[in-house]
Amino acid sequence: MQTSDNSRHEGAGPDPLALDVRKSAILNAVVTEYIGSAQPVGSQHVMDAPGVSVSSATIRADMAALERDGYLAQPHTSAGRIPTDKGYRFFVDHLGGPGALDPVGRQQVRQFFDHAHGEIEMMLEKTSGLLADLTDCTAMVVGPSHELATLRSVQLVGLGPRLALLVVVLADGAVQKQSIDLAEDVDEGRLADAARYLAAHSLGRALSQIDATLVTTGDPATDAVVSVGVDALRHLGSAEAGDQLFVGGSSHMAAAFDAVDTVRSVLTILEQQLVVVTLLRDVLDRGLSVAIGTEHGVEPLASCAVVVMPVSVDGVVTGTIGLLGPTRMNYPQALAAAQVVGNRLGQRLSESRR
Amino acid sequence: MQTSDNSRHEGAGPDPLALDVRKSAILNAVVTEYIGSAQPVGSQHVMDAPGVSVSSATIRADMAALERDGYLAQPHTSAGRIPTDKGYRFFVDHLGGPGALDPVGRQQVRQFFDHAHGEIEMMLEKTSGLLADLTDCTAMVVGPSHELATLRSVQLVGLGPRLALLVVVLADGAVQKQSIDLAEDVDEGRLADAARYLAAHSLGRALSQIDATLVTTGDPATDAVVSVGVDALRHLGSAEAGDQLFVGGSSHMAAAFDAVDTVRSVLTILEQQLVVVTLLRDVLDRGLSVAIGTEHGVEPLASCAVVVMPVSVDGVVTGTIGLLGPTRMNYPQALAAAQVVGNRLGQRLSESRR
DNA sequence: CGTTGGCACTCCATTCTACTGAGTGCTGAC
DNA sequence: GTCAGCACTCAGTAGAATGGAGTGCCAACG
Repeated sequence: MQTSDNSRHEGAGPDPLALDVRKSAILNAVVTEYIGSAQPVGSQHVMDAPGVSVSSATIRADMAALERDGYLAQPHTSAGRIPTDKGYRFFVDHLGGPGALDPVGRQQVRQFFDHAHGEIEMMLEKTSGLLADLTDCTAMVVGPSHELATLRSVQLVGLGPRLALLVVVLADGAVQKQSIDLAEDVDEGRLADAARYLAAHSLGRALSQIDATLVTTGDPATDAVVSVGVDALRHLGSAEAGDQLFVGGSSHMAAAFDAVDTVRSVLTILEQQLVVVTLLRDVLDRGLSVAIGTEHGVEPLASCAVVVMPVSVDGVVTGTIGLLGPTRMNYPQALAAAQVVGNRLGQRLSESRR
Repeated sequence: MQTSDNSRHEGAGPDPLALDVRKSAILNAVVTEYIGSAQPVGSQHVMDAPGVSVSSATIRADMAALERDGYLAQPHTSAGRIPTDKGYRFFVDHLGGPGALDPVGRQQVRQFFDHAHGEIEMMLEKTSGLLADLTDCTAMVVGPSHELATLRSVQLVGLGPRLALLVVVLADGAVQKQSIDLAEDVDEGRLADAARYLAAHSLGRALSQIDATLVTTGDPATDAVVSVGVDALRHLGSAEAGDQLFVGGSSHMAAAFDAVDTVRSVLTILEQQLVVVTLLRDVLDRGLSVAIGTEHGVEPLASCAVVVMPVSVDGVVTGTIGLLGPTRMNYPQALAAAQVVGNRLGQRLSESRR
């Protein structure tokens, strides 16, 4: 029954990277074809594929074997084959290769980064749009974390009688703010004093390194302001304030599925920033660059695949970009786009902090 | 043929706020029913509606008249009637009333604003989520413009040899930044000097009131920095930097339509911030609070309706909230929700600047 | 032994038909 | 002006027939 020579009987054995060269070619053909057409592909079509020069009967036998091993599935008897998640996985890992961006896309990327200007948030937002355009997927960009960036400026601005704003500038150009409720009226002079002490206490450090040590200025009223200031700084450094997410091209999800229910559930997920960020981080932490179907734990995205790519700023991974598409997305293209854009973005961010 | 006593013959005459009391009741019933069921409604169903106590035959005659006058339409012969845009318009203007939020929603709003905290952007973002939840529509929130807010702080922070960041704090708590490329290396002292002069030039004014008058400090190098600083300030005051848009609940659009194409085109529009902001502003400028179907000029949204509501901070209209749904959205509910949330949001924003 | 052409079989998709039933428009009577 | 009655229309559903793409199996071939 089993025709291949790398012996393994029926059932889905562990076969780590087995598969006959011809079976690989056939799987490759099926995946490629299906990505393009979204239609089950039959043995006839596979015959035309390069690297496969056997009759359709032989292909059928191999496809049956591939189905037994879990790489392919049949929507119903006497239909063509569709890749399973495992099939896509093999395709991504052993076939398909890295793929290259088409010249048009390459040009688009170049142009984008040549003309990219303005503040970081704007750029990340636009980057998500670019990625979405390039890949016909939904793009997710998680802004670089500011954990390691050191404080360049700390300022307290009075906004009302008992209200002030703590404004912090980090070395990477990020500006964060935190409103502060004061126990009693504080005049500008005292605010400025407090800000000076806060600065002395924190400048040059990262937000996460601010300790709660009290600074004594000699004046108890000022001390009180400094104290809430320190609290505010530590709050900014905590996880709550971090991780901006930019999602672009969510409309592509409506083009990817024809079941409107699927679209809705996917969009619902995309609206939950925390879920998305966690998902991307999880995948990355597991050392993957692609998560297919149920490989990530988010059930409503079972018919989706995620491509993730770290963004390194000055050699340190701080940001993430992700692509979300149907499991039958164009993996080589998505990987190539994510890689190129990720690199350029990292470069760009590194430059801008010199 | 025409049964009503307020004489007007066939054809879609101007009839500004005509319509027989019974015809109104029938139209009301059709719209209400259709909003709930999304199914064409027939004369039988209208019979059950309150305020209509005539036989189905009479209702049929009236519905035929309503169709002739353009308030109703038939998907095909011998189907029930569906409201046209004109029908919805009449419903919104003369029927349906303001509507009230259900107690659950009211509770939700109260709870939200009681617990709302954190920075303004976060709050606006969450407000869009709240509105979307309340109405099953997609919610759009345009942040209050900072045109009128006066400058409370101007600061220049050096980030690199020839790179600085202009950080501006406005009286309403908004923080804006703009990176500045310097022609030559500038040390911290000179930056501080320049910032001081900038502050003297601009503090207490609104961003839009910054004029290009050069400030002479006596030192040409400092003057150069001040000059780019002024440019940057004016840039921040220009339209480009304004109008943050927060969109929440776009997944509801996938539930509203069963044609996946419609969903895609609507989502595509929602991704274009400028289009959305312009749309909302347009509708508001025309003095409308509801724009139905083609009343706003955006063709891909022809099957959608928009509800807009201004947000007043200290009595001045500065922000906008909008709801986007299918033309058969629940107008009374949407209007009520928009009104309540708009008011509370305005109050909240007014408070926070005291 | 792997490969191949042939063949019977399966079953989705399409088409056609018939039928149902919700809904209409009309008409004549009250 | 309203209403009951009636003939008519037509989307939607269900069932039967058809076509065709695709499969699995097998016997034969090099």
